[in-house]
Amino acid sequence: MEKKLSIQDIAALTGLSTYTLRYYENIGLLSGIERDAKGYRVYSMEDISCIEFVIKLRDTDMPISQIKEFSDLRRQGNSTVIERKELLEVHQANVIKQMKELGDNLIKINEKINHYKKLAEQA
Amino acid sequence: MEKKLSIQDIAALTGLSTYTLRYYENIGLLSGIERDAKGYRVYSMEDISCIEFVIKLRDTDMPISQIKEFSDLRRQGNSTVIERKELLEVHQANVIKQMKELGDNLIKINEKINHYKKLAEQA
DNA sequence: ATACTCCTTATAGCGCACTCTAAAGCAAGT
DNA sequence: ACTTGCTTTAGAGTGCGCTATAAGGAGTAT
Repeated sequence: MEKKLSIQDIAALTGLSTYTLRYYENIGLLSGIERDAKGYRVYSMEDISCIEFVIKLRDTDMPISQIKEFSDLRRQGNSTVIERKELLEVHQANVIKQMKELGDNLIKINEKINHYKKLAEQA
Repeated sequence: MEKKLSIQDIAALTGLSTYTLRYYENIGLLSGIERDAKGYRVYSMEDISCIEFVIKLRDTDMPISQIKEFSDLRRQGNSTVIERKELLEVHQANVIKQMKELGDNLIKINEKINHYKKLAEQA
């Protein structure tokens, strides 16, 4: 008794537009999505978690080309688990670096705000 | 005895290309940059700190349109200090939010890595 | 039958932030 | 005098990640 979800449903659930959902499928970020008798896309629960993970990769600034690599590995099955792990570990390091750099820049922005506060007090 | 720096020097110092330096000036992110007798750009130390702060804003994903707003305020002088402070405070909140979201996504990526590690061990 | 609504595909267009090219000027070196 | 090497400008082109359009098909409502 699996729920069958339309592209509209998925758009509402994931926050991606229907355009983007088709685009992601076309370029190979998503695959194995069923079609009904009319040729309409039908999404499973597993598809949703797949999409949500793609969104997490994207939101941590993984380029689409690399998300595609990851998706291609997944499509190839269990033999690629180690490769997928390694790909994610590289990305993990990038995200940590990104956060550190954001933190450093945030400090500088804070300093500038404090500088302006002092200037404003003097006036 | 101020050092006078060429666009090449600034490119080397800031990591921006000479293209980007001219582009930033054209669109109003940078202003008040001197010219020598030949019409060549000559950068001051203050220009450098200005450029470096622009880079920090850019690297924290402030859109160029907003960096321009900030630069325009600066050009208007001391009367805009409070406005500049407020603009940066809004951005500060965005950066904090960004870091939080990165952290949340990082946790999910870590979970996936651990999942793959377990799968790999079983095999 | 006709209109409406949802979907499909292929392909074109957009916004952002650069990045490069073309044409020209000036100064030093050979 | 001429080449090299730096600069200038205006404007064209690039890459990414969507976003929109056009043309058409199937199912439901009137």
